[in-house]
Amino acid sequence: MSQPTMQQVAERAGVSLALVSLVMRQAPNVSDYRRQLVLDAAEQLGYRPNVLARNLASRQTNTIGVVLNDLHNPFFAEIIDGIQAAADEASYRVLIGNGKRSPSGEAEMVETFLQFRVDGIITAGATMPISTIEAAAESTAMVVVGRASRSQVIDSVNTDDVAGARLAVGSLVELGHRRIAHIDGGTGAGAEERRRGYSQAMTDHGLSAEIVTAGGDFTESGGYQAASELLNRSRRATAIFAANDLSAAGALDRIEDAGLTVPDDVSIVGYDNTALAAMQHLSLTTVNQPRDELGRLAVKFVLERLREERTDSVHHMIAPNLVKRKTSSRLTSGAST
Amino acid sequence: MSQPTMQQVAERAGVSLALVSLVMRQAPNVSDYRRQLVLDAAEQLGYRPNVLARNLASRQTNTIGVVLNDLHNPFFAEIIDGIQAAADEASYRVLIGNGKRSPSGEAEMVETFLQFRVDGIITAGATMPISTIEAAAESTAMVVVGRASRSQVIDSVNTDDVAGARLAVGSLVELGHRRIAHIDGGTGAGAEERRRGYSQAMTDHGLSAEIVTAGGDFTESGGYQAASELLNRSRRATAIFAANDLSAAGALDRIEDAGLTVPDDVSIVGYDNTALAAMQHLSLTTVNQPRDELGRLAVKFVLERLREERTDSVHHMIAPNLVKRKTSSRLTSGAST
DNA sequence: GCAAAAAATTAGAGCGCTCTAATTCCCGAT
DNA sequence: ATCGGGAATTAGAGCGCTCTAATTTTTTGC
Repeated sequence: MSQPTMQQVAERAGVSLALVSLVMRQAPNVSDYRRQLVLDAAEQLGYRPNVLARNLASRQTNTIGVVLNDLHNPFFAEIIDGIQAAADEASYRVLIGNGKRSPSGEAEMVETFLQFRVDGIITAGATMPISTIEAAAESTAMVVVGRASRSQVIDSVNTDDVAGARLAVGSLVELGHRRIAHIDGGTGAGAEERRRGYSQAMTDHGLSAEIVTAGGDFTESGGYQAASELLNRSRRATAIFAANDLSAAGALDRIEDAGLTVPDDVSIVGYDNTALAAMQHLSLTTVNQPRDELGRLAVKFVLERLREERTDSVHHMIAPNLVKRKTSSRLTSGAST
Repeated sequence: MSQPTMQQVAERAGVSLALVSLVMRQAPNVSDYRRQLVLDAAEQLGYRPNVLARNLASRQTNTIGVVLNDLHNPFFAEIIDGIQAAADEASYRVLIGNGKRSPSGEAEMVETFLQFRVDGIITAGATMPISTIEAAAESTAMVVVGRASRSQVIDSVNTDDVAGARLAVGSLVELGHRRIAHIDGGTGAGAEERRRGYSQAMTDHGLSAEIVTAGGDFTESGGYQAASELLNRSRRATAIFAANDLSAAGALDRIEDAGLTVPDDVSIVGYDNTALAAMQHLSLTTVNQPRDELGRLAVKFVLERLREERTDSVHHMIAPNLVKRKTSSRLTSGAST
């Protein structure tokens, strides 16, 4: 399985090793004649550059590593799309590492990428300690997506979850709802901001007396349970804002199990606009995070660091938007208990 | 951002470069005294091995590259779990590349991995030409998951989709159904096998006269449309076997839109056992592919090649199993038209 | 106490490439 | 013809590591 080397290409083309290197790097100042000679020889030999050697010598890999907290979460997959698109444009390659949903898994992947000497690392939804990330930032450009940070050495890109939550609550208020409950996301990423946005929005609309929160954990069953809790209250909520789509789906199940109808009896708004929410079967009204942009910005920040256009850290917030579907509707008189 | 090298560690520890190398590779025959000296020096310097240099010298990367056809497909994410578990056991690292759902995207990722000189490549759900894969197999161990192949140079791991389809149909027959229609997956991966399995099973049960197929394309909307077609027939099917979960969900929507009930009026069985199917809201009866095993086997085959325990190719089929949930039930007398 | 065997350590030659500096080539200007 | 200067090409020194072979140190047997 040994591969042809530049040396062999050079010999076959009858030129120097250095010239082959120049051709491979698309350098200018190579005569068309020689260039063709080299290209032909490489073609015949089936030559393929050895990135390891190239990078060892040039001290850069032209690669960005992306550490995903959880490969299963479609949310991250869509961030990758943006990352990949932006990286392609800058002709950087993207390698993905799976954090296996654990801080140590993430840290291992960061270490692997560091050992591979990637030019930059983007972590999405990282749960590892911020100190681990900062330590890594000493050797490479680091950008964190989907996690609030004030660090001086790493950049971050986030959705403004407080604004997103306000958007959700606002839309329900506009539909006439007043008893709007919240199923929160516990300690999950962004859960706290969404909770805060909910409270703020309720207060702003003069509904602070109606604030009701049930504990969820970003899972379907968590949403189901939280909805149970909510339904058992004497003054039943007419609308529920869930911290993510999955728990919204769980809540919806629970409500229908109780013989109530969505959205006629209870309106539901989720968060994330996952593929799940878009399914006709659910058709969930939800808050959309511009994932593509999230990814693109992350790459932009990495490149800025690499090109040394900037040395101080940047923390960017993107505004989310609401996607109205079928689980939210105007409050009907019959909906209140 | 320049990192400490082995040379620096050696100087600080007061030993030779070679000794540091031995310690880093956990080689035996190093005295505890020196080993500690080296370890301490490395620790103090924050030394991190340079994988590029190491691999250049040792001609191996201890890395397996996984090319995913589509990062968004949760099916692939679960195969990765198996791959990663098996790779961890063998202390190989796993790097993931996204094929962006296109043959050229896949081919590019294969090329990238080849340039990184990974020890082996696993492609999941590849749509690129088999010739591309075979060409890559000349320089590294290649295993294909989720795609039938008879190649002499690459290994493959697959679910027996014919058997899976038979399982689905068989379960419906057992529930008393006779008019069982199929929503197929067009030209998608495994679609043909599932179609064949459906036909075979129907024939085996003496139901060849009841064979009805509607064209789908593995999407929700495709399933919706196909179900429309099926509902318009004079003799309505009492059960539908869809080629994947997504199209099963679409069919379910269409059936409910028509005022019919699942499973009372029509039973539905999907394929893949995705997270979607497991959701309470859908609770889809479906055919499960043992993804974890698929991934583990793929790694096993790569390792066998690397260890040169085997030179001829292997094509492995795994038996799927049926997961009964709420969308399939015994045929009731009222269900037939 | 000494030679031989075993264990520990090291020198040094690569691995396949990039990159700087030096060299050669070629063309127009003198 | 001759020279200057820019373009094209090349030599050669690394990049940070591994690995074989050689050397040095320690242990063992008698």
